[in-house]
Amino acid sequence: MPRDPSKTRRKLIAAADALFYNQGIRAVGVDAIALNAGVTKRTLYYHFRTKDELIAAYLDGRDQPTLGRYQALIPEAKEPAALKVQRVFEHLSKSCQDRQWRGCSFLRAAAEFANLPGHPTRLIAARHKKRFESWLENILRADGIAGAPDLARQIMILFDGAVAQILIHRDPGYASSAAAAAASLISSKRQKRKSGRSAR
Amino acid sequence: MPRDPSKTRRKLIAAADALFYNQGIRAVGVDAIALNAGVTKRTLYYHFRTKDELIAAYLDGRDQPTLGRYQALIPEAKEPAALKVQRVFEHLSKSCQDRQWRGCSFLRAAAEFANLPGHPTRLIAARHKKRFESWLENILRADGIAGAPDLARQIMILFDGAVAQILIHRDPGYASSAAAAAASLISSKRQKRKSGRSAR
DNA sequence: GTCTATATGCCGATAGAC
DNA sequence: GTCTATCGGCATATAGAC
Repeated sequence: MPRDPSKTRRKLIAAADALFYNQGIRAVGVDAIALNAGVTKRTLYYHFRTKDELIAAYLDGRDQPTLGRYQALIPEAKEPAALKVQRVFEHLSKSCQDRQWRGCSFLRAAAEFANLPGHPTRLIAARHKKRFESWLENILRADGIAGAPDLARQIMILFDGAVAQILIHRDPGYASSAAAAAASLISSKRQKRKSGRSAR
Repeated sequence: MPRDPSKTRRKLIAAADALFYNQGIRAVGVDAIALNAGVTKRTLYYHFRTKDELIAAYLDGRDQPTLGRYQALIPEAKEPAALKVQRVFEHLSKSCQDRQWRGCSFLRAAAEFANLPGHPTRLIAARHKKRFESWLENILRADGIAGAPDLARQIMILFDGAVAQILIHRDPGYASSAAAAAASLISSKRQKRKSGRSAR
């Protein structure tokens, strides 16, 4: 009946997204997803060959929007990298206080499928984290910071580490601690700027 | 037939440990655990009222040994804290290269039960991480480092962040990056030592 | 493309014998 | 304390009608 053949598909992914992110992937059955999408299980299996395929579509659908929310925080190009990175941690600090926050969907998916290195989910999760790290690296390089790749890795570690601690303790304070650590690491590196008049 | 009534219980926990850590908690059924322990499901339910109770026993059984392995790395009290912390990250770097390594059981359990804040698993995971953080704090304070609580939190964040990244990318290099970041943070703090002749 | 109905097996948990 | 046997339900996935 619907004119757009992909509308049902999108509804299924939306239902899967809500349930998977809230409860975990293995904890949710296809019955619940079909019910939540307002279709039958048979229709779900018309649009997705297996549950794994739906899982992959769920995670893939989160890749760009997740990174995009962080990219939207820092539209200006001329700010110091340190300030931009602080905004990233501030955003984490706010969003983790949402009652619906359940940590990082990519990390949680990788944790659920820790024994399946070739699972589609693992590839999507790894790709997403690499994209995030590369984005951080670009921010640092745009500010002429030496050793941007190493520093981007360390900030990435601080970010996911903070997410993990907040998930465990339900304490947003870990976002501030991570932010302070990132600021300290960046200011250490700034003393070794490649080019730049203010190399202290 | 066995004289020690708790022997079966221990076998069940050992079987659960191997399966839960390797595959994830929700991915493993009680049938598989009973089979692996060499008893029937009915016996499992004689020793544990529910699967949740077995899960709790599994995680609880990992608490002290996990922390103990790190404590065993640094028996001497007179070393600089920075060196002790490096040993912690070096141990991670080595152990994560084991083919059976699947990241942190506590973090993965918390991720699986992200929507159940009151679940026994969550309490045990939070308690373990707090113990680890307190242990780090003691190491720092023993070396007279100012702001030990904040710094211990940051090292904790770096540690779990590295674990997360390694789990996702299967790249032990993140342990080295985290170690370097920790060293940098500690050396920044050392310039503000409480007491100490070498306060620069 | 979506439906009703079903296949097949595993899920956590239990009854009752010994 | 451990067994055999089984409960009702839910898991992923499919057959075939419309």
